[in-house]
Amino acid sequence: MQQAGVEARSERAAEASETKRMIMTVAAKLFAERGYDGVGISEVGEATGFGKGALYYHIKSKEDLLFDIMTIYMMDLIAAARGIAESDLPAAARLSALSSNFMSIMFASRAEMTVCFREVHALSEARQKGVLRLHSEYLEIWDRIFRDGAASGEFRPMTRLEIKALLGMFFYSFLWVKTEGSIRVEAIAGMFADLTRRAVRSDRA
Amino acid sequence: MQQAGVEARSERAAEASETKRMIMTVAAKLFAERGYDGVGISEVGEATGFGKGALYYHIKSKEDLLFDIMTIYMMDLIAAARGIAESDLPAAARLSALSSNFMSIMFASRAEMTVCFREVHALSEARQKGVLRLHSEYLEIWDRIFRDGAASGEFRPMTRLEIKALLGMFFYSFLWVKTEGSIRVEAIAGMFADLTRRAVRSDRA
DNA sequence: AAAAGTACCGACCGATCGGTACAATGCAAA
DNA sequence: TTTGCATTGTACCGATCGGTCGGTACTTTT
Repeated sequence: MQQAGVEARSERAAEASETKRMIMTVAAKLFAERGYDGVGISEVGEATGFGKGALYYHIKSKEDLLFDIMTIYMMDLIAAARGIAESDLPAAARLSALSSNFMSIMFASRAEMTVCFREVHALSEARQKGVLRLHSEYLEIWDRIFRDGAASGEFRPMTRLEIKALLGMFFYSFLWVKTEGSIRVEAIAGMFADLTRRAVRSDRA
Repeated sequence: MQQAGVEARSERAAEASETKRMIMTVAAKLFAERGYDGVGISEVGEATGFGKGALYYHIKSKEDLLFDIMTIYMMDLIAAARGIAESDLPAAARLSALSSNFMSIMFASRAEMTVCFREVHALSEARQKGVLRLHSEYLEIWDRIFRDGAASGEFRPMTRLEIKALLGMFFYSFLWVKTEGSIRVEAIAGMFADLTRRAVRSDRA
């Protein structure tokens, strides 16, 4: 159980009380396992130890809960990526850093990320747009690095479609990637970055 | 829970009545739009023009309907890919052909493919395994081509993880790829194949 | 003509869905 | 001690869920 009496202070819209964070984490895990529509609210209640009444004291609706999970974790991802993209390292180094960052967040918040990319259809149309905009904000960050790389001659010029395709390789990864035994997160991130670098490096021999 | 063996009664999947084919097509579209658990059986009835009684005359259960959609289209994909993989073209040419084949099937049966890869979690555990086995059968076909390419020196040696990553690029594509105006299917297939070829080509200058 | 088979309908089943109403609890300020 | 608010459990709502049922109309077989 949770004695969250300390949380009385009013939070900024984007922030969430500790109790709500806990609910989001538990719900994300459930949603990732059996799908948003496959998990009932009372099940979320059981898993969090709350009755429905208490649950609805913390969340506005089931859909809001999903939406909040998606936006918060996408915003985390975007914020971290922006920091990397704005550094003045060479494009290839920033690409590696982006890959590492993606993979470490992915492993740390796998359920949330899965939900983020797999359950968009469960949202109302307006909210779908909101989440999709976050996705393309993230794409924009990668795009910028590829453009910088092309400008400096490190990379060949890439079309938008090519960048989307490559990013898809990352986005699909949380459906299957495991840290199997000795394979560490950094090794996987390195592999993805290497694959990407090979696909985009300039042709000049 | 699920007493019948997984294989036991999906065997005849290939021979489905025309009515059932129609139901599967309509249902796949619905499932792709709003998710398997987000679509009710009576809704499938409305969309097909059948009452629930008639619907259940043709399908065994809602889950069977989903499972049949997944297996039939995965088997189509696998069968076509096997034909390509067994040809005696160079590995790079077979890679291109595989990409074309994937994209044309993807565009022709987009809803079915989406469901195939996104709704696995909605299945019982036993059936999940069945579908996942089909996925890895498909992976096996690609894997063989990469191994052939490595043997002939066309490609560098690739790990299993790298191949999975690259295939993920394809699998994620139906979530965003569009044949926008003038961009034809073949052009997109070419782009994916090119990206892949660059990522895997051997390093010897 | 009788019987069997195919294709369909819509009412109905118990269970569960997301969500609400409200009383009870605990705790801090007064 | 009393007041007041944050927090919670329980009982409950109408709607919908997947699925079954008895029955109907039409065709094919015998």
